[in-house]
Amino acid sequence: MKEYVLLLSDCSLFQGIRLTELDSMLECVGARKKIYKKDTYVFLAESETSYFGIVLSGAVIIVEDDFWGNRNIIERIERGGLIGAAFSFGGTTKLPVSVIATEDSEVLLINSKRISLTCSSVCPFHTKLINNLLRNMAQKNTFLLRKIEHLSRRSTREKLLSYLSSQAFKSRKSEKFRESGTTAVTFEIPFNRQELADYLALDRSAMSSELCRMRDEGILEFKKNRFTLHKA
Amino acid sequence: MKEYVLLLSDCSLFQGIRLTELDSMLECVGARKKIYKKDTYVFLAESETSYFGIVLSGAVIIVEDDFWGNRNIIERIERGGLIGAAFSFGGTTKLPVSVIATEDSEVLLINSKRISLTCSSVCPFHTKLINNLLRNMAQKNTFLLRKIEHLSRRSTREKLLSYLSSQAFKSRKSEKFRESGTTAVTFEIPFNRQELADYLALDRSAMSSELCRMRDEGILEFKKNRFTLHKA
DNA sequence: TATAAGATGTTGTTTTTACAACAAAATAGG
DNA sequence: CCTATTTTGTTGTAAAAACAACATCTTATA
Repeated sequence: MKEYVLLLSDCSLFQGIRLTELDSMLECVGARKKIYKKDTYVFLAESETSYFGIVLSGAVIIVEDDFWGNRNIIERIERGGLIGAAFSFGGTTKLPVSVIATEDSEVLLINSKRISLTCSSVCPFHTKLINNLLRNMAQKNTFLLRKIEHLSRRSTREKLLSYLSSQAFKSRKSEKFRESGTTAVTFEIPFNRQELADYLALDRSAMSSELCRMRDEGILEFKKNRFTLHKA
Repeated sequence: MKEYVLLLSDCSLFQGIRLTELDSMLECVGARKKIYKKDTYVFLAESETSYFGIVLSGAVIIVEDDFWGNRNIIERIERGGLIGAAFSFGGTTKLPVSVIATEDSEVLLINSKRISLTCSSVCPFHTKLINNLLRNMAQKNTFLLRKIEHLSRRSTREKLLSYLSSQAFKSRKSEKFRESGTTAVTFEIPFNRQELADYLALDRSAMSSELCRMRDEGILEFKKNRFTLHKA
């Protein structure tokens, strides 16, 4: 158990919980490590499970098969990420997605019922854990909502500006810029062009053209993944 | 207060809490009912509030309006649903969305601070309530993820099929159809054409054309908001 | 039932985007 | 430093979507 306790202490799920407490907590909620070979299912769509997982090593993909049998890869989750939490705590009886290991992976499985059903007075960490989960879900909701905001814009330019301005705002906030006196904000994005296009559901070349057009119009500047947005 | 306690006992937020307990709990958290006429704002974007709401009757939509008048309908929430919970419990100061009543509606407003501060260990219903909240957040999470899936599709047709097939799945599930022998699924959607276009970030007329084209190709049938999807 | 208001369908035009193919620049590795 | 590889930018064309304007169908109600 000890081997991955350090990794877990970085997870938002266990924020505010001491390493020593964490170990006994894992014991308390009956966490167990399981190994998945490459290309095997961690969770199978339509199956029922009350477990959620934390990826300890390797990586998994979340996939969904639609009405006609087309497969859509929703998300890739790596070391430290939660899988299936929204479903297990959402009381979803049948999983709408499958989770597949894309390489040999280790997953820590936790029964969500052991967390939500156990009386908080028995284990003093349960309250903390559930509050962390609640905050985690709320933050993820806000994150997803922001992505929806970007995706809902009708044009390439609007999508880009929606995304970039939110990133600019985020960096301003973290760098504690003053409101007044800033006519431009510089920040870095975590995507290259193709990834950004995929994130915003755009064509890469069309997006690239639009970026250059906006640069020519003096709206922004960029070099690689470092952008500068101009206010005026 | 008593008048809508019965309604609330149906709400997911108060699931597992007795009627008698619920009444005193509502008193404790200072819940108050407010009536909203059709097309009026329940919450206005950019405003600050520590309240979240429970829809007692009618229905509301969560919207994001941009500068040019494009409206994105993020979600439609009906009787029993929570509004603004992700923000109030996630600690968001300014609302990034507006909430509008789509028909005459009653909303029970509750100050989230009264819940998160008052009942940390004193109130015996606290654990139940937090667990219910967690489940609600998780479900919303799943919902938003699905919407992102729809919006990420590149073409009008793909967006429509993504949305409609998910609705088809949902209805199949609730009607407990057998896997074999079903070549078509009929279901109703909670949107008219304009609302569906707003939901999928599409132009109404273009969407209408695409729907008719798909009907001509035998992919689906529809009349008003009742759709039939064909597998073959 | 007649009428008005709203919802949905249709069509032609303009604008935008996707796509493809390639050029240029940046990067990594020997 | 050179070469191979990846990333980013550019351009023309085909396809798709937005837009506008109007026709048709529904619904509510006076």
